[in-house]
Amino acid sequence: MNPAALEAAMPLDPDRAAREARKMQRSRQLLDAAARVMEREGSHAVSMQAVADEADVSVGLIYRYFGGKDELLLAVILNVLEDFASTVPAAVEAAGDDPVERLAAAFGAYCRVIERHRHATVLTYRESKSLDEAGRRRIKEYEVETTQPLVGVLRDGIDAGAFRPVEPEMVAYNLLLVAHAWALKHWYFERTLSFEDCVRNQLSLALHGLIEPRQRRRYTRFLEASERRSRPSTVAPGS
Amino acid sequence: MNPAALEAAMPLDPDRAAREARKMQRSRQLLDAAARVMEREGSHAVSMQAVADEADVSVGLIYRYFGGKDELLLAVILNVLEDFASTVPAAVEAAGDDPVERLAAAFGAYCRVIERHRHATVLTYRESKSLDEAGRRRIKEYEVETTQPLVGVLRDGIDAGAFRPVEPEMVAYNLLLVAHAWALKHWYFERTLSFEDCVRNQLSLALHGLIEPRQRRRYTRFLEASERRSRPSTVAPGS
Amino acid sequence: MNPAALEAAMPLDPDRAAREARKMQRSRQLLDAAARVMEREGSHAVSMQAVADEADVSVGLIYRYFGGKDELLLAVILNVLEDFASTVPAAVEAAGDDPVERLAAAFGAYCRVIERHRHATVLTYRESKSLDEAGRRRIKEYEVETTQPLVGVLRDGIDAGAFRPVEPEMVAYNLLLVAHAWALKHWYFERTLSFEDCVRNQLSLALHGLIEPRQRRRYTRFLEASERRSRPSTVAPGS
Amino acid sequence: MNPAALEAAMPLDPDRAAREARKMQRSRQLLDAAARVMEREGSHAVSMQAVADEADVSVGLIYRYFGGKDELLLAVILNVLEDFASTVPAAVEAAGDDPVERLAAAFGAYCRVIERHRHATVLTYRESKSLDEAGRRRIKEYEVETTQPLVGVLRDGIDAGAFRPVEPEMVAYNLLLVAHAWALKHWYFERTLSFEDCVRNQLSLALHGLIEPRQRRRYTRFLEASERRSRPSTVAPGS
DNA sequence: AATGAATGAGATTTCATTCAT
DNA sequence: AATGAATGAAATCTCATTCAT
Repeated sequence: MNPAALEAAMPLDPDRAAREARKMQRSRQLLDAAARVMEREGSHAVSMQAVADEADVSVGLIYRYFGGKDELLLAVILNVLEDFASTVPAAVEAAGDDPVERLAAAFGAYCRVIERHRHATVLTYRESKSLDEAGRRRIKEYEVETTQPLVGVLRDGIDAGAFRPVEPEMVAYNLLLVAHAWALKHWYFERTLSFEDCVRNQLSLALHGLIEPRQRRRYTRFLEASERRSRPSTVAPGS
Repeated sequence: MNPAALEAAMPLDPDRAAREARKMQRSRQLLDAAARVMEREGSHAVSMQAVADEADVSVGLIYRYFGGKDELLLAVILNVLEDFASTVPAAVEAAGDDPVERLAAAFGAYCRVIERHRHATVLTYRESKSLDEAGRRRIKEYEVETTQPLVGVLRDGIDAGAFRPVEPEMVAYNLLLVAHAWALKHWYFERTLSFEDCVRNQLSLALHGLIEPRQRRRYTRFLEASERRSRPSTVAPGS
Repeated sequence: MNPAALEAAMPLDPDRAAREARKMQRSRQLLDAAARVMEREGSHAVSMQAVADEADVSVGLIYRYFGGKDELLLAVILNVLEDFASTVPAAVEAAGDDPVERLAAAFGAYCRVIERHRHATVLTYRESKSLDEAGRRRIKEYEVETTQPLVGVLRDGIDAGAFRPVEPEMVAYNLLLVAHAWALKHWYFERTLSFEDCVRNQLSLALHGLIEPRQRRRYTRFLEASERRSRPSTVAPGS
Repeated sequence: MNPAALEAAMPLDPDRAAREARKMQRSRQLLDAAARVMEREGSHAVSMQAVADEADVSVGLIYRYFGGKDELLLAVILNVLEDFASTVPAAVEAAGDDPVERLAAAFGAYCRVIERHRHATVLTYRESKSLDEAGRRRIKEYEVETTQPLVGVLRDGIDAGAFRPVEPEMVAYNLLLVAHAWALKHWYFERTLSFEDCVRNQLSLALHGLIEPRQRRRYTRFLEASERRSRPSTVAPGS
């Protein structure tokens, strides 16, 4: 009652603000802990107890901040998607005006976010049961949204004559897929490629299909990453 | 070995043969039921009871045919992989000698198997926890194996000068990924594309990046599927 | 009907006799198999399937000869008790007239039966739950019956003045217990004693408490087995 | 160790202490309930549900305190053995210096512990399957340990010339066996004997075999319990 | 705000028993 | 007489969620 009275007296109550801040901090702490265990163990294997232990709090507390396990899982996934939303556009902006440079920057940023949350990315592919229809839809919509920077870059590039006249949505989604592949099929790619090589390679392959034939010469440095490395010499001397 | 020798010695043991046949049939019935529920509900959500109900048998019976839930899940997944192993090579052989035709046939066959087991394909991406290391390795190895026809076709095509000198393993795996995409991101692609269009499109995109520039003219029919359909007229008059 | 008519015609039907014989043989085969697995694995661990496998027949067949698992278990136990009933009295008869000799023979025979069915003996101590009241009573009564030869020998020995005037029933039951001990606490006794030594030892201990003091000298050979072996008897005379 | 050090450092953590206390109390409650049902029904027959019902808690709770059924069973058995370990030595100490008095006290104490946990004692004889090798060994070792007071008393008595020079280990184990008999063969002994009579009787029988002949006269009160009560001893001399 | 003991539904697995062939 | 596929009840164990403190 005393606090309530205070609040009534001054609407810009620092108490409330502090409380809000603590709440956010707690949320973040729990979210991070959840992400950590889920990424370590694999989502379904993770019990609420495990999350609580990881965060060094009691199980009960989690329920004060998240409605239940589903909500927590959803929050973990959305957290990754938020990283896309904030990282990719920034990278594109920083990349200058050249369409290919911009695409390379966007794709690279995308891949790096995935590398950062490699295991959590896989979670997206396992959500089906746990999440309810609403949660699933939200994730899907958000995911589509995260491809918008790529779509924009592609569209601009087509209009500028740098790219062939492809369907930007489809190509963007394909880029998202091969980026996810680093997480989904990590066991396969890590056999032969480092993360950076994989990104370069995939980008090169994609650009080969995208760039207007007569523009190719300008982007050789992007394009040759996917050439077979075992027979490199025959090309180099001639050029 | 021993049984085979016995059978050879006395070819007529109709009893044993009939029993084997019935056993196979039951296995298949249970496998199908399992696949059906798993595809419908999503693997982890599926209890043995649910499988039993779907197959209209008792829970106990499943354990006569499969060692446990893991083994059943593994069997469902391997079943899909076996379909690849038998369908794709046949399609390649039937396709003639042209490298691009062969690649198109292989990719198309691959996609059609996925379409046939769309949901079961998704299971492969969720096996993580349930399966033990042995099972997981088996699946991975088998999956890599199923890309071998694509690798072969690519290699031949490169040697024949039809494709650019890419890394065949990597490109094959990328093709596998975009084929899987039809299952993994079905909710996205089905918005704008039919299955056949999607296959054509993906193939076209890939071929644009693969075919040697001076060979392009010969494969126009494969290549134009990924051109933007919204502005079709500008292309037509020229040709 | 035809067979029935035949039976009516000649009451000493060889067919029926043969059938009875086969039935007995089967029963025995199944019983032996059951005893073997139970003795090997330990009763509750034993499934009907295991018994069937051991006997190389189908599960179903067991139910034709025994009402169920309980009945089978009961039969296995009774089988051991029958061995007592037929072995012990014979050994006593073969032992001559001396009470101590007779007791030694009876106890030795008892112990040897237990050694023969060591694990099955333990079963008797685990029947509790599985068997119904009727079965349990039957076993108990039969067990008491198997001590009768010992009781008889003791009573005669008391009347003949060879044994002290103890309660024969109680002493007989104690002898049964230490005989069972070889099965129940085999892990303990086998550390330090062979079967034969154990029997001799136990007999010696018991006789020390039983034989009339003034008769002792006559039975030295039975009595010294339990003397401490570390201090050879040569010490005694001196004191 | 660590906790102990901590407690020493800050002796006042009433919270933790209270929690520990409550935990102990619960453990004890569950253990008692388990013992009660197991003693009533017979160990294998006992489901976790039954234990939970008996203790008036939920099944899940038992798993908070005991790792599983095995661990619970083990705890029940160890609980009995702990009673031996604390009761028997105390009884021996309280018995004075006379070897026979001490043996009588030890055996009596042993028997009373068994009477207190009559049914739980039987469990020891049924543990075989359920318990793992480690648990079984632990029980065996503990059981052997509980005979040490008897062994000590016997050894001292032999050295003092009160007992014949027997193997103390073997005789001690035999005493343990006849003590267990009250539990194992309760249905038999209770027909004719009260608990106290049974103890006296068994002790008398054992002492007859143990006490040095020329010491007998001093211990008549222990020795005559096993004389036949039906024919009063006054008759014997005449015959 | 925070704890963690307690709940109880539900999942996997086993196995005695039946019954059509 | 014999088989063994099929059943289904029961047992163990896990874990999301609640609630008294």
